[in-house]
Amino acid sequence: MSDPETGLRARLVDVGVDLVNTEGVQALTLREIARRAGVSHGAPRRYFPTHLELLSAIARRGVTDLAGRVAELTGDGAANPREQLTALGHAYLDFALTHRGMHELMFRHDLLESGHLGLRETSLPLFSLLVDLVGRARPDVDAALVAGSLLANLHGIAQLWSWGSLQLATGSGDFVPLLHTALDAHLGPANR
Amino acid sequence: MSDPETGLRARLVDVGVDLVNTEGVQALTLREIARRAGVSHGAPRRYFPTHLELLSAIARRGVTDLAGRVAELTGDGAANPREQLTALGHAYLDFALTHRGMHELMFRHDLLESGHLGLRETSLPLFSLLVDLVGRARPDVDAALVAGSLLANLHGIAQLWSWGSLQLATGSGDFVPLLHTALDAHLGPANR
DNA sequence: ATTCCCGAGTAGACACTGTCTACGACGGCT
DNA sequence: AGCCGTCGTAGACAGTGTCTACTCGGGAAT
Repeated sequence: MSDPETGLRARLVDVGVDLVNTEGVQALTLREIARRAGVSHGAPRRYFPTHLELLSAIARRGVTDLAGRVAELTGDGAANPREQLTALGHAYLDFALTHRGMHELMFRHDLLESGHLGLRETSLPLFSLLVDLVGRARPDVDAALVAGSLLANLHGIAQLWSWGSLQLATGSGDFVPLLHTALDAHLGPANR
Repeated sequence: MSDPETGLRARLVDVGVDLVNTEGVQALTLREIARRAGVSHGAPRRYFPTHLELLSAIARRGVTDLAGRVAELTGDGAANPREQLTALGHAYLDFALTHRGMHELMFRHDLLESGHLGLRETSLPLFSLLVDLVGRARPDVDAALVAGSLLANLHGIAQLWSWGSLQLATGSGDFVPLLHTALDAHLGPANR
C-alpha cells in the first residue's frame, strides 16, 4: 500500500540513488546497498543478476531524471531556440555539479560498454532535441555536427569544472562565463 | 646496468603502463601488477604506500607522454597558431583514442581528488600553451575563457567519441569533422 | 484438507582485493 | 666479527562479487 514497499527491486534502486548522491560512487557496493535495504547480500541477485546491472538501473534513474529536467525547461512550444539552448546548458551543468556522484556513475566506461545501460537509446531524445534547437538557431550549418560538438563541450565543461581544473584556469568560481563562451562559439555571438 | 633493472619502483610503473594499455583500467590490480613484476604483493608498499599512489604514478606517466607528443608537434617557434591548434587537437584526440585505458585512468575522479596525481600542476603547461595559441589566433577575446572552453570541448569529444555516442550521432566513423567543428567554433571559420 | 510446488530471501562458501604486521635475507659499515 | 638498515616475503584480516544449497511461506491442484 505504501509507496516505498513496492517490491525489493525498486527499493534497491531507491537506496542506490540516495547512496550515490550522499556518499559518492565508491559507496555503491552491492553488499552495502543490500544492507541499507534491509536484506541479505544475496537478495539483489534475484532482480539484478550482476552488480553492474544494478548499477546500470541506478544510473538509468539519473538519466531519466536529467531528461525530465531538460524536458520541462524546453517544453513550451517554439520559443527562442537560443534561450532554450542556454537553459538546457545551464540545466545540464547544474545537474552535473549538484549530483556529482550520479553524473560520474552515468558515464562510467564499464557501464556504457556493458550494454546494460542503454545510454545510446536513453540519451538519444536529448541529443535529437539538441540537434533540433541548433538547426533552428543556425540553419546554415550541419546541425548534427554542431550539436555533437556542443554536447561534448557541455560535457567537458561539467567534467573539468567538477574537479577544479577549469576554475583555476578561468580564475572565477562561476561556470556561467564558460557556458556562454561555449554557446557563443557554437551558435555565434548572442544577438542581443 | 641494463635498463629495465633500474629499481623496482620504475619496473612497477612500466608494468602498469603496459597493463593499462593492453588490458584496460580494471586490470590495474595491485596484486596483478606485483605478479607481473615478479615480486610479492607486499613489495610495492615500500615505494607506494597505497594503491592509489601507484595508480597516480602510472597516470603521471601518461600525462608526461601526452605532453611530450604535444610539445614536439608545436615545438617550432612561432608558426601559424591555427595550424598548431589543429595539430594539438588532433594529437590529443589521437592519444585519447589509441590509449583509451590510460586516458580513462588519467581522469579518474578518485585519482584527481586524492591529490597524489598533481594534475593541476602537470597539465598547467599544456593549458597555458593553449591559452597562448588561442590568444595569438584571436587577440580580440578572453583567451583564458576560450581556451578553457576549447579544452573542455576536446576532452568531451574524446570521451563521448570513445564510447560511441557521437559516432552514432554524426554518422561517420571519423572524428576529424567534429574536431574541425570545435576549432571553427572557438577560433572562427578557417580563414581561407 | 493435504499435498505439492515455486517464488523470495537467507546463509555460507569461494576466490579475489587492499592494507597491515611480523619476519627473514643480504650487504656495507664500524 | 658484529651490527644495522634496506628490501622483499609471507601470512593474516576485513571486505568485495559471485555461486550454490537451503529454508520458509503461501497459493493451486487434487
